[in-house]
Amino acid sequence: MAKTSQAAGLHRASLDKLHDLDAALELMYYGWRGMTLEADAYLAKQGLSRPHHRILYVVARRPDIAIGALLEVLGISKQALNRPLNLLIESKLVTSRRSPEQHRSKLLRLTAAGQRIEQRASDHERNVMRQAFDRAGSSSTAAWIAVMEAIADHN
Amino acid sequence: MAKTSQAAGLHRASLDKLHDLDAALELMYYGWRGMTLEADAYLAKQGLSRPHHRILYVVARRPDIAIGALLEVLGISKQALNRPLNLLIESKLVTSRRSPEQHRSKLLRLTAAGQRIEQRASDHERNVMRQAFDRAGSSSTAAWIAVMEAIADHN
DNA sequence: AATCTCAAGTCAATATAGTTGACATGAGAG
DNA sequence: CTCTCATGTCAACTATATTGACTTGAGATT
Repeated sequence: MAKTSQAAGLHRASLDKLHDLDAALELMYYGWRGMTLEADAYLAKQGLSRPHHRILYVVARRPDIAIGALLEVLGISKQALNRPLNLLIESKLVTSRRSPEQHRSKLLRLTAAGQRIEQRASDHERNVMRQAFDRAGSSSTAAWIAVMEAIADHN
Repeated sequence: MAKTSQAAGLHRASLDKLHDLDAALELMYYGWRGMTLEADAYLAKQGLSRPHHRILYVVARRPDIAIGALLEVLGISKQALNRPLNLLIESKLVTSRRSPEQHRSKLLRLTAAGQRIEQRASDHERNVMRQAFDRAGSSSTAAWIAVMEAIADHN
């Protein structure tokens, strides 16, 4: 459960660029790190980590999602989901109840405490993004979105 | 050593947005995935994975880097470096020799085979980026860089 | 020469994050 | 009464990382 994430030698290393786009590769790497660093530190203080956050994030945006649907969204196996989800349920951050009509599936929801933690963790990430967008200006924001969509939807 | 990375339920899940910037968080996530997906598949075919690529990438850009310096750049412990680096040396993708004047340190270099694999893996990533930049246009590229630098250098 | 320091290597234990395979349970549906 | 389906669970395995303790080999210091 990763403790307070120690040194985190986070200074973007200055490497020689062999290709034109090397800087872009490194920006993706350090960008991801920059966005998640504070959120991960916050989560670690709560005894949680990135997979727990992913679960909380999805359940917050799909209340009453069933286990199977959650597995699909997360793209992991049910065995991999098992531990982190059970921890969240035991810590009363997530509730699980059977569907009234479809008794086969379980419906997941965040408790108030779960919502609070999800919101705070995601806030750390959103704050990083907001500050970056503010600094770069609103037209840059639209351009950033266009580029990221092209990357995300590549093939 | 992650085999051929199976289904990869990679369709950007459509989640309700609770906040303005949720889309940006998801774009970072799927952007990282989009950039690394093909490179990871290529690396897996070579029996390698992301940590090996990181080592190859850094050594390619800092020939004759010492182990200690490499550890600093990568931000991991020497025990964590040990396995992947030894695999690369055993597979003759990386050479390690003692420094002529400073016999204490070892200097790392890529072999021709190591350079080839590093280049091909990184090419997969650069291709994704190049296509995205081409689609979005050159002014968008500059804006993307500005935003990513702000994110990476946050605090 | 004897010792101190420093880079690197190694051994062990642990945590986390994921996999596949096999099997159990409980509820609807036929 | 059985079949299917969603869920749950047990086991074994892989990979990536951690910390702590210790060794080795070479240079530098006293």
